[in-house]
Amino acid sequence: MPRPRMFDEADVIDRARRTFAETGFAGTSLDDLLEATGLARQSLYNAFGGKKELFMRAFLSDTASAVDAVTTVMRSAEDPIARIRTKLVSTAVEHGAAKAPASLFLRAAVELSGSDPEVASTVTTAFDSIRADYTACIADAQQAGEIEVDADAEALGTYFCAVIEGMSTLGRAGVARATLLQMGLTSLAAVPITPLGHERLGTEDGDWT
Amino acid sequence: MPRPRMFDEADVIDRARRTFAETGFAGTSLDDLLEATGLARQSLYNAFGGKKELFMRAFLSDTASAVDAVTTVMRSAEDPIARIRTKLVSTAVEHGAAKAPASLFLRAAVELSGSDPEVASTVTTAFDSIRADYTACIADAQQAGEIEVDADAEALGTYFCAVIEGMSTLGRAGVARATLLQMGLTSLAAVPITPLGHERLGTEDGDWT
DNA sequence: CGAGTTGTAGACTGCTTGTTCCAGAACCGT
DNA sequence: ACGGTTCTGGAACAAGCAGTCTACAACTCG
Repeated sequence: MPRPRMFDEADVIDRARRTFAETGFAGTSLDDLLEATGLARQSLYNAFGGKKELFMRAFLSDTASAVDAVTTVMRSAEDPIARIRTKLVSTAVEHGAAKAPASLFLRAAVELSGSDPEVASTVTTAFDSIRADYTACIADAQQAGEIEVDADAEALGTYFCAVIEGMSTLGRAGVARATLLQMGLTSLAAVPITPLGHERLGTEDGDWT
Repeated sequence: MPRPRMFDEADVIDRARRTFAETGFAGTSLDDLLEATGLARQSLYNAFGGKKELFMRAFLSDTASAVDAVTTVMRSAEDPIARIRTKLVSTAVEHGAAKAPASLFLRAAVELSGSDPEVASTVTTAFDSIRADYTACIADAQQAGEIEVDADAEALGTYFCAVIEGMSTLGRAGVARATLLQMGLTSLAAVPITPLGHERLGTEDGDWT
């Protein structure tokens, strides 16, 4: 019976996500959002409730896909160590572009974790999930004999969280792609790789200018 | 001849710095600043020019002291490797507190680097300086025979930038001190320490709850 | 085809924002 | 003590803000 919407909800959320990621929550006005999404004022309020609610939708969506991206790579069919290297490289490539699309997850974590409990708990949950994925991947590598069995898989998992978050932050701050890539590849040296692991990995890095 | 000021300029900047670090540039109103600094409206405009100018003063000051803190540790009399470990540990301790004071440098980098060229270039310059300090420290360690001479000192320097920035970001996002400390200590494993280095470092970590 | 429901568009409302203006108070060197 | 200069505090300002209200348009189902 009702008149059908002239917009796609998922598309609106995605545009809002990009806008919020670019200028932050406090720095984005409702008019900015209307322009970015093409919605009319009232449509936005009918469909989402308000600025904060739309932000949370965008933020949760971005967080979910960020977590998902890690999970997908960490459970792929590649060699366990190669999965982590893939993630490091892709992080450098994504966040090292000249006009790299900002990550709302990172922005919200820095801007709002301190003041908004819901954002804070979402960030914490996402972080735990990502950490577990890395840890599981390291454990896989240990079982495959690619990493020394007496290494602390969980410590390495949390460690890679820090490295990748650091790369994202620095990328946002303007650090070049090649520098980020160097960071990522250097971080792999903290992993005690067995002779078998080295053999399986082969010689690394292509040309990532 | 003129009436003397009733406030200390450096003190005002420091209070402004804390306020901006807590709530960001866009999220901090002039009234917030007046309350935090105790200044009257007109006094703030007379002395600093406006919100943006006061922010830049606070931002530049915070950046300078962040750089300085790194330089001080990296050129201290400690063993080169111990300097880096000290920096890692202190980062974990500072940013891992329950109500850790936020770093304006990090916030500004994430919030404004993308839109404000002056902030961006300041961040870049500071980053290069910090990176150089780490690199020089690694080179020191190589000369002292604590790190393998064929290691890439610059790669390790940039790498520690990423690790420490990642720890800061995650600390801000709510990660616990112990977890940050684990990240920091794990990151040291990426350094190819010589037998002599191991001997000099001795057995590590105290109790950092 | 028409009645009912929902989306849309834009004017509108308080409120907050950053900034300026103005009158008076406080201080210093003479 | 006084004149000149600066600081101070509050009122005033225009612009921008998130959110609301109302009239109209569009679509579906009976």
